[in-house]
Amino acid sequence: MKEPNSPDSPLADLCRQRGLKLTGQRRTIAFVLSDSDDHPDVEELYRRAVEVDPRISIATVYRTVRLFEENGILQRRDFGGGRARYEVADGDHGDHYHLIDADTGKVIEFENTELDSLLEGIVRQMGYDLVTTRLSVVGRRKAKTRTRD
Amino acid sequence: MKEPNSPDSPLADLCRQRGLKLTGQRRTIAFVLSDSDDHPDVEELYRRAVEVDPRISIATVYRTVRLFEENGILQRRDFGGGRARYEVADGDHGDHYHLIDADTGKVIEFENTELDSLLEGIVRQMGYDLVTTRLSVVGRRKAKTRTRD
DNA sequence: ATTGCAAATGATAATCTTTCTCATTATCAC
DNA sequence: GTGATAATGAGAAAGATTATCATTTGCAAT
Repeated sequence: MKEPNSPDSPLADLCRQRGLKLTGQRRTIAFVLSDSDDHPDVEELYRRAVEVDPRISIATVYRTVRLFEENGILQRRDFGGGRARYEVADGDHGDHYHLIDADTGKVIEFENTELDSLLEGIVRQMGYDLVTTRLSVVGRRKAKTRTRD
Repeated sequence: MKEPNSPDSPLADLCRQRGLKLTGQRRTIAFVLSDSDDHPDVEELYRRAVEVDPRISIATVYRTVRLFEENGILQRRDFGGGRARYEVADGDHGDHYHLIDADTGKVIEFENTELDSLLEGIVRQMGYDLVTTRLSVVGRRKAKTRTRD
């Protein structure tokens, strides 16, 4: 058993900060998410959560992921493929963006402050405050410059 | 009955250009799409298509929309809400982007050449050729400058 | 620490969107 | 016009997500 003061994951702390009841399952899912630096779908999150606590239900993963999204802890992404994928939400500063390899489907993250401020400016000029940016560029790997064969 | 030389919709022509068999249903769906300047989902497209030709099936709408997407005639969009939405694909020049009102869900289109070239450049620097850009910024209508109440 | 209550969970049914199946029909080249 | 081939319609099936409801749990007040 853990002692009451054992350190929680960053996301579990966020969860508490938002006034959400911190159940064992939420603690587990928060830990799994804090531990992930990719973009898992619910099925994959469930798989990882079960490794930590085998008596967790996939229904709870769906519920928790939705709850976390509503509270700005998670962001839902759609990279095609029919299932939603999730990642920890960015802070207030700069969002990050995704480049998707057209052939392999691989997701590559990138940041760009020039892009941040350009978008910010465009949206402001249209009379809005920017809340979130969802940007994925699909690209195809360039042929090498010295393609001779 | 239409004469064989009756003018087809721009999308129907595109359809023929791509070597796709131009059936009555595809002609209808192409017409409906050419006629739409919003972002209908399949259900909505089906509704509009039935007004033109009542004996069309929703399965065919699903099939056609997928076919058109695979052939670069349509682009699939995800604005949340669980269902895919479609719009006519942009030409080779500049993509267009979407601003989504956080409160109403309303979709506002915009273009920006500076954004076009910035993205192009970023992707190139990462070693890729840009294929498509999927960008939606979620924004909240700014409070008026003279908010006093 | 114990109690009580509101909220969360598990298991599964239900829903919703999209794809598949297969018998029938239509397209297009000849 | 004919025929081979592909497209369609109607409904079943699949896949992802949400709802249901009896049971369990977290947490605040005692």
